[in-house]
Amino acid sequence: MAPSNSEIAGLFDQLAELLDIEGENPFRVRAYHNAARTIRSYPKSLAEMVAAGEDLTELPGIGEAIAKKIETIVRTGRLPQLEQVLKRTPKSLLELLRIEGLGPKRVKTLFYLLKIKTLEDLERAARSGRIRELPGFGLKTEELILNHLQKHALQEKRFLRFEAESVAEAILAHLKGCPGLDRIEVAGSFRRWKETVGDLDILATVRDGGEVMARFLAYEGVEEVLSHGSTRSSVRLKNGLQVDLRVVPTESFGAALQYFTGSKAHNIALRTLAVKQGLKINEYGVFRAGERLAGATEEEVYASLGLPWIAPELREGLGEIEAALENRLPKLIELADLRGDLHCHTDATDGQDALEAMAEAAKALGYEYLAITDHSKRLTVARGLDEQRLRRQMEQIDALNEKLQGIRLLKAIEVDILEDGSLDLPERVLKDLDLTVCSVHYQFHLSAKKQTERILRAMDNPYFNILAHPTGRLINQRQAYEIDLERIMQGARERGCILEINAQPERLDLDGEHCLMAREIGVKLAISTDAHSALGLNLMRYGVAQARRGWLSKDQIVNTYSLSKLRRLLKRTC
DNA sequence: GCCGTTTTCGGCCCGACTGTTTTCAGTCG
Ligand SMILES: Nc1nc2c(ncn2[C@H]2C[C@H](O)[C@@H](COP(=O)(O)OP(=O)(O)OP(=O)(O)O)O2)c(=O)[nH]1
Ligand SMILES: [Mg+2]
Ligand SMILES: [Mg+2]
Ligand SMILES: [Zn+2]
Repeated sequence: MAPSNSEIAGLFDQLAELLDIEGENPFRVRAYHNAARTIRSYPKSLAEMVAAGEDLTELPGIGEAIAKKIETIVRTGRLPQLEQVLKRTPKSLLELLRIEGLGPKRVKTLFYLLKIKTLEDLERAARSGRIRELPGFGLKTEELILNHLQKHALQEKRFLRFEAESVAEAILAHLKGCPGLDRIEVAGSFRRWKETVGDLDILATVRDGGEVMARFLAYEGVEEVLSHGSTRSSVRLKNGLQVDLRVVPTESFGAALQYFTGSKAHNIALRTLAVKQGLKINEYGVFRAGERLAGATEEEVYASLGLPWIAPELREGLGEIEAALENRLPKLIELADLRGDLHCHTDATDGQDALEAMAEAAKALGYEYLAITDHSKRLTVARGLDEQRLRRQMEQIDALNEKLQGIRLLKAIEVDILEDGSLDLPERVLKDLDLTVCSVHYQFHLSAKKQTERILRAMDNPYFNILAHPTGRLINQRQAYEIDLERIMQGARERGCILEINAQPERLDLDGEHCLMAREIGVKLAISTDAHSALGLNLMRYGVAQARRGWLSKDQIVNTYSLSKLRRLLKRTC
């Protein structure tokens, strides 16, 4: 089985971290990390590119040496350089790196001077007081390590952005109205709309001193203060989430927001460009020979480098700065571009609200249309619809459409894809619908080849329109099933089928990286909430964000189309 | 290890906080 891009990337990240511990040139270490990032998000399979004899040094951050290593990985499944390093430096040291306060230098010291390889070794050494004796360590560090080992398991996981959102709102509410406070924004991965966040990064600006920092530390949700200074503090909340607050003067708002939004790779790329232009960027502004040129707004910061403002969702260090320089940033899709939602449930199956309530909610959102897609009969736990019940719902929708003003309900179904690739309802009823959303809801453990063929076979059905949550993953809960997404996307494009960006915060399926692939292939997508209540229709912004992270414009998203244009697209048969 | 209309060699982002240090290294953002 050919290695996936993310597996290849994982090998380079591992190599980088181990070399870092060994004290290798940090720029070489960074080069491996950079390559890993490029590889992980690259929209085409590197294994296939190698097989086709393509030149990998075309990719940013990949030169002769790394290209050769990738070829070796693809051909043999192994990276000999990594195996060499592992003979000297055990893999278990990477667990030690995860402990806060332990970086490559200290892990190296622990390993070389005390032969500490594992978390257990570390705990023993700390308990017997041997850590504090080491050069560069002390009593405080030893205590920090012991303290951390006790709760290590607890704080590994990243929070869903959606979960972090309400936490952020509470903290902002706590800080607002504080004397001296001017502006306050959530930055970091939260602002870039990553699906999960490692922490919350909050930026505040103050006019003169003020009490913002003290007020932050006094927040009732704070479990532990990890560090505090006059411009930056970090805390851990009772729920386990870390929060960083950065405070700068108001005239630095733009520069600080740019800095704190990141990503780290984007910042480094931007600052490197500045250096080339004889400028310096930090969180206080843009400077030429000590003179401050910009910093009040983000636009100003980017403009001082000759760049247009770059949307936070694009700031992942994946070529956005080069694109900005050449004026080929995409015009990203926006929430306001959407004219309807093509996947939702009612109380006929596992939804909470009735048809009419769903219609009213969609209308309130300014939509032109809403597709009603209850489950099909195989999904018995959701009381899925059989042909008869579906026909009855279709009649209800017809009647309701007579009555409704300003919103059109579409007759549809979320129909199960059966194991043999057939659909769970007969064509004689599917043909009378406006559209179908088709889903894999069982038999997740097929081989990639079988799962892919199952779905492609389903797409051969002329009434197949949209493939719902194409990978089936649930963030922090369930892996994606094995599938060849590139083939699925190509197959969908050829057949005139559509893939879904499911906006449920724990799904986000397709995700931003998949969207990059969809952009490359040119397959059409639908952004859908899969709402199980009227309120659930509001989560569209999560799906839009993934599309934006995938550099997508509205022309590739079918639910930005007018109803008549959409209908033409959905009609695969003449 | 990568990269280049300034360079094919010699650079590679920049600053805050902590603890251990006796002037700054390490880690983190
Ligand atoms: N210039 C610069 N900025 C950095 C560096 N590390 C972090 N930052 C900035 C950019 C990050 O987005 C921001 C917040 O740092 P975090 O560690 O919280 O990262 P981020 O929020 O991007 O991801 P996360 O989901 O928290 O893991 O700080 C760095 O090494 N250099
Ligand atoms: Mg963060
Ligand atoms: Mg942070
Ligand atoms: Zn659904």
